[in-house]
Amino acid sequence: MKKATIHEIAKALNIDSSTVSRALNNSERVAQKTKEKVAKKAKELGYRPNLLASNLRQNKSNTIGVVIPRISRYFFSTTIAGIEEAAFAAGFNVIISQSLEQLEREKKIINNFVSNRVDGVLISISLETQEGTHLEYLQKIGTPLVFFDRHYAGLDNSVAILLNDYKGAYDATQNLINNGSRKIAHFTGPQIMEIYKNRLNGYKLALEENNLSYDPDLVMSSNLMKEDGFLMMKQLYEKHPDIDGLFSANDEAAYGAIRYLKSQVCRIPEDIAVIGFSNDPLSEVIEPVLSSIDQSGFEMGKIACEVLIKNINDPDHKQETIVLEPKLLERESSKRKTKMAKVDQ
Amino acid sequence: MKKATIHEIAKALNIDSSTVSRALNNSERVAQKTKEKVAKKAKELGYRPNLLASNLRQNKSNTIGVVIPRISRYFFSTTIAGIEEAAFAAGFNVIISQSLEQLEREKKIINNFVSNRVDGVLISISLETQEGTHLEYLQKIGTPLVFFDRHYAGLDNSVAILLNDYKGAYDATQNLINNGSRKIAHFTGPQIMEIYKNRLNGYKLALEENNLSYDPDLVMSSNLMKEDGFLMMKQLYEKHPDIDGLFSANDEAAYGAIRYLKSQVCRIPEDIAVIGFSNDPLSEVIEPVLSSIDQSGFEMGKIACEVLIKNINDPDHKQETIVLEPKLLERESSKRKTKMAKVDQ
DNA sequence: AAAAATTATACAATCGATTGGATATTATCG
DNA sequence: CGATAATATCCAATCGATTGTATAATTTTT
Repeated sequence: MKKATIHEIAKALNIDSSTVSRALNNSERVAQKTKEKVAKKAKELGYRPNLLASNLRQNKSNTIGVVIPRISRYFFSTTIAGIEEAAFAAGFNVIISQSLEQLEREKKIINNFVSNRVDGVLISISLETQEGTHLEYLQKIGTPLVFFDRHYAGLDNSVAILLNDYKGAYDATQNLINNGSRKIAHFTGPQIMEIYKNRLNGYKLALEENNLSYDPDLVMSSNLMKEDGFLMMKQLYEKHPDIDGLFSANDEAAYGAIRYLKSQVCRIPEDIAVIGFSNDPLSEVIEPVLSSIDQSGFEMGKIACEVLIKNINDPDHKQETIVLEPKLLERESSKRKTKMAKVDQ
Repeated sequence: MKKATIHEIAKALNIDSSTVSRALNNSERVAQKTKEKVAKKAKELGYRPNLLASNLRQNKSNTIGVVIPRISRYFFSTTIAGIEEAAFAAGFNVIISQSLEQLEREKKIINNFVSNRVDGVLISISLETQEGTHLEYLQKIGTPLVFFDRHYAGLDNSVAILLNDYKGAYDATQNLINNGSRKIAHFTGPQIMEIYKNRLNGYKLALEENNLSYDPDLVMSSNLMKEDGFLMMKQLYEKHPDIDGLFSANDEAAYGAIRYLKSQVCRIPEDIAVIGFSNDPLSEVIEPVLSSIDQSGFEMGKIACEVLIKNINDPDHKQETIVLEPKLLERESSKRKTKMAKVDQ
């Protein structure tokens, strides 16, 4: 069974296909009676509009392209849920591709998106993206582009929906300090990434404001996987058994660290208070329940998509970067019974 | 800057656009020298093929539509990672939409996919999908369709990639029995879903084969959220404090149950051995580490997509449903030091 | 060098819908 | 009733690529 077209409807009713088209699109240029006839016949023939043809003619695709590093990471999958919600509501389709943290793939994906004439692009860049010709290209051809979470800084007039990582890290560190920690370690990620730089700076600021000295020896960098957290903690703890706080730039590494600490004679939070970042689902399952910084992915995705759609519908619409405020979630891993317990140590 | 077309390349080189098209597609009908000229000029003009036009002409979209209940569920996001991998390798795009467990949305999505002329559809049906006119419609118009994980049974000649839930449940229950459990409870999900029916039946079979009586009072049904697990366990435990094993049809509910049990004076696995289903990431974080049945979402998605692509490329290709074998992961929550510990009770 | 065979390119229709302008039909009014 | 206005429909070009057939250009054969 091949699909019916407007021409077949037209022939069956002995009218012109342009009238059928207008009737289906509810144009004022066609009489009510005709609209009804057309609708009836369309249903009868099982007509389905061919959006390929429509899109070609109108030079748009009603599609938004999304590039993310990896879909199975919880934060990104919630982000996509938010994107989907906004897109669905506005009648847009969503094409999703994963860069898998590879620049080469990211470029291929963008290329493909351009060939498919997506109306706009949402992107959270890969770890390798330190060069942005593919992004500049999008700007040049006038395809609206909105970054979320991870953005490429070397692009003028770019729009991004970001988390205030600086503030989040500051709050996290301050929370440890409020709970009496004084010698606080930090796990950070690859320094080419803005988010990790910002989290490190927030950590530094909190130390500074509390007259605690910054010791580079207490900052460890890695890819922040579970195992990284475990090993970094081991190294740290052996060298500095007197640390009493840890702020990890993500929850996974914090979990690794907790696993190590529990294998030693070390109580959390009494001996070492721990706080993570992201509020991954695992943070509520870890024992003790992990304090963290919530980074609502759903909201971020939704806002990013809404902003993009605004840009698509009105190319002159100039949108400033939006910075979302993080929420501190103090849970067992950092909450000490007596606040400032260690102050009078 | 508007995009160049083959016609502009043609005009610039004073040749016909059909020759340009063939040159770009590396047809034998065009001379090597011409191909080179065309390639050079295309690059010079920043030419990008318009796949909307190409697809319209060729009556295909190079796109696969995917319908899942909810993308932020870990299993489905890994499934999509697998789908993406296979699609990317074969040069297909992937449109993803979430039904959010609503039949109405599912139908809308399918409709949209048809209008966009996707080349094939991958679907894991919603909880509400007990009627399949939209799926029959896909068959009628000849759009290849492959189910994964959750399939609609009322469709003839349908292809599905499934997990052997029956076997997985049997193995899980048998594992509890091997570890000495004799009075085993089961948490099941909505009985309209095949997967939960099958898991329940696998549980029954294992009991039967071990001459343990099946007691409907020990089977509790819910949506298997954390809270459900907690409450179901509470109810069960108050009425039957002598149960010594629990097989939950998913990990989340198992986690809820464990939380309840830990709030009581009840040791896991010594007093009650627990096993879940799905091998969700949280299962490795729970204490004690949760035994589970692995259900490789990535592999399932990849296979489903490969099968679909085969069907797309060769409409006569008749594919049988594929049933993947589950893997038992025995971890702390069900592993007792002395096997058959309770046998001589 | 003419005829035949081969190779390269040009022409024109097509995919299915949209859209500005022209034409036909109906309604309104003097 | 004829002229004008308003409404409804039709015509034809268009979006950008693909593709079967026809023609032109080149090479091979005799």
